[in-house]
Amino acid sequence: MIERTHLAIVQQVDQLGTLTQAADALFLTQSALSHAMKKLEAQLGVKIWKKEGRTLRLTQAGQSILSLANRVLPQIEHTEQLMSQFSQGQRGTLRIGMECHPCYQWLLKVVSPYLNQWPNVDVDVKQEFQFGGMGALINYDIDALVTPDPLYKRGLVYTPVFDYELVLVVNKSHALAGEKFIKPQQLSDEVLITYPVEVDRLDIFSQFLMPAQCSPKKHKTIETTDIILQMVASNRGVAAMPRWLAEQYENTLPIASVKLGKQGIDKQIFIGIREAEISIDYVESFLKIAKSASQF
Amino acid sequence: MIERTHLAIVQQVDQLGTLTQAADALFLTQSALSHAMKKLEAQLGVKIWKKEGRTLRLTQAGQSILSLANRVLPQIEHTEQLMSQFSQGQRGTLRIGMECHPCYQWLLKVVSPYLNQWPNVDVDVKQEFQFGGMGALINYDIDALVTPDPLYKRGLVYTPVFDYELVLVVNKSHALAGEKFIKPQQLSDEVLITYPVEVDRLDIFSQFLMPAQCSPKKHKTIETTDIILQMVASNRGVAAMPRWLAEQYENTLPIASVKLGKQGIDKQIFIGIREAEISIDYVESFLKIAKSASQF
DNA sequence: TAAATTCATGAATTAGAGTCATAGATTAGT
DNA sequence: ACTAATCTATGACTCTAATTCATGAATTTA
Repeated sequence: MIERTHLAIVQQVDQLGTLTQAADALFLTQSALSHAMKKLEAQLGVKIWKKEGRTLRLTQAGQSILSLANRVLPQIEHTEQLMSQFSQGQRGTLRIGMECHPCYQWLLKVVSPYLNQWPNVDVDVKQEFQFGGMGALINYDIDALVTPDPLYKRGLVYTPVFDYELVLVVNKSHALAGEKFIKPQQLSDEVLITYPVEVDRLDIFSQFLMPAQCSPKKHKTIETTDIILQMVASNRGVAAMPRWLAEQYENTLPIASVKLGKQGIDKQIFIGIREAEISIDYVESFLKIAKSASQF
Repeated sequence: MIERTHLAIVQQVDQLGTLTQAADALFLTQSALSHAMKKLEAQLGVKIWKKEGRTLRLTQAGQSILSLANRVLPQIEHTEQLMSQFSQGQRGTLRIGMECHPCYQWLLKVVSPYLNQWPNVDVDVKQEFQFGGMGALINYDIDALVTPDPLYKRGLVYTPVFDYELVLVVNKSHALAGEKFIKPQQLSDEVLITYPVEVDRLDIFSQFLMPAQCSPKKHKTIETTDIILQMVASNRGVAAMPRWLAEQYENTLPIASVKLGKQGIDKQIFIGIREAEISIDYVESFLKIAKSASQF
């Protein structure tokens, strides 16, 4: 009854606004869509749109179908891509999800030997997820998830791939630059720069500031690591980064790293995959390379 | 390219074994399926089955399509059901997932007033999930999840609905029956009866025995609450239950409840739903009724 | 070795998806 | 206020492509 075309039509109408435009996008006539949907409505016994003026507004039933379309169509399309890759001798695409901004630099170091070893496997990296990275994994939107907090769920397996220490990066001439370690209170007069994600996903808050009920003087967010460190280098604030990442920049920028708290904050990064796919050779190999590439 | 029929064919062939049987199940001829799949194979440039003797075995490409089919077809079918309900004046079906065995009794008390208040909403209860209850929620396999551990994910919202104390249920004449509370060590000589789920999902283990590195003399599993309590009543073992549940049976069975540890074990039950659906009237109402029905 | 069952395939059939042409309704332009 | 432009809806026609029919080739069972 509900066919792929119906889903495509509902989706396109939602995105483009009118039947006519949707028809163009689908390389069909407006009449074709009208007929198709009318027939579907008759079969289901349900109206999908109600006409408001000369535009269409989804009914509740229609919304269910749109929701279905948005969930299902991408999956079908992805499988089709996969088929096209198979047909060209490609093995497939490994879709990697990142839930850990600074890990991006690390991932680059993993991906390049991986691509060499698997010339017929493609790699794609995604960073935005409707239900969080783990939801994306369950939903088959991605095939592997790089994350610092491995939320356990049946059907998923996490492998730890590397450990690092989270440190505070400050300007070389900054008052804190010489300290052995700093206390949460010492950030009260600082501008803290972070990636633009929810506060409770930032370790500097959840593991350092919030337990001590402190907060920085100001909290700014910036998308990219490079710019964040540029800001630190020009004394516009401080930031929390993996130590190994900060050290890479210490040669070129006037920055220094300081331990967070007496103990320091130690983090571990995991890769999560679907259990059923752990034995696929090119997936298994990714884990292996990820682990071995993490010796620095 | 990949149409619903193709998915249905692959799925049926996988379930029934042969093209011929699949054809019967789909009310088509074997020839039709053969032609259809041949055409698809040509379009995708990929073989879906390889012939072994006179049976078909899925290729790797075919397995991807099967996986797609198993993910996508149930969703389409569910939406169709929903449409059929809409067309009959029904509002929809609330599919409730349960990740908390003893809560079943509680749920019954919620569902019955709910069904009265919403005569045109159906309720369905599911208990088995491929990726855990939360995965089912994300995957649109269920619409609400009753669970003791609200794993937070973006796009999901949890509402606490009731608190209860987990207690040990023993036979009235049992040595422990008179105790004010018991220590983990005191279970070392007991037969412990639980529901058949992984040990780390059982609070009596994860919150009581394991922290003290204790274990019971023997661990038996039984599916249903009634039978578990019958076993306790005939002195065949002890079990952990919500206090309110145990109390319901204390009139009819010779059993008694004992506090677990000096503090007792307090639990909280949540209902999780997809954020986007929180404002649907009959979903919202379910939360409301669930909360109010929990005063006892 | 014959009978039964499997999938594959070419030719014929036919359902139904799509187009065309047009009407009716609403919005925008001047 | 009236015309032009832009929607969607619909009946009739076209023609693609899904399905059947009939049959063959291959494999398994009796």
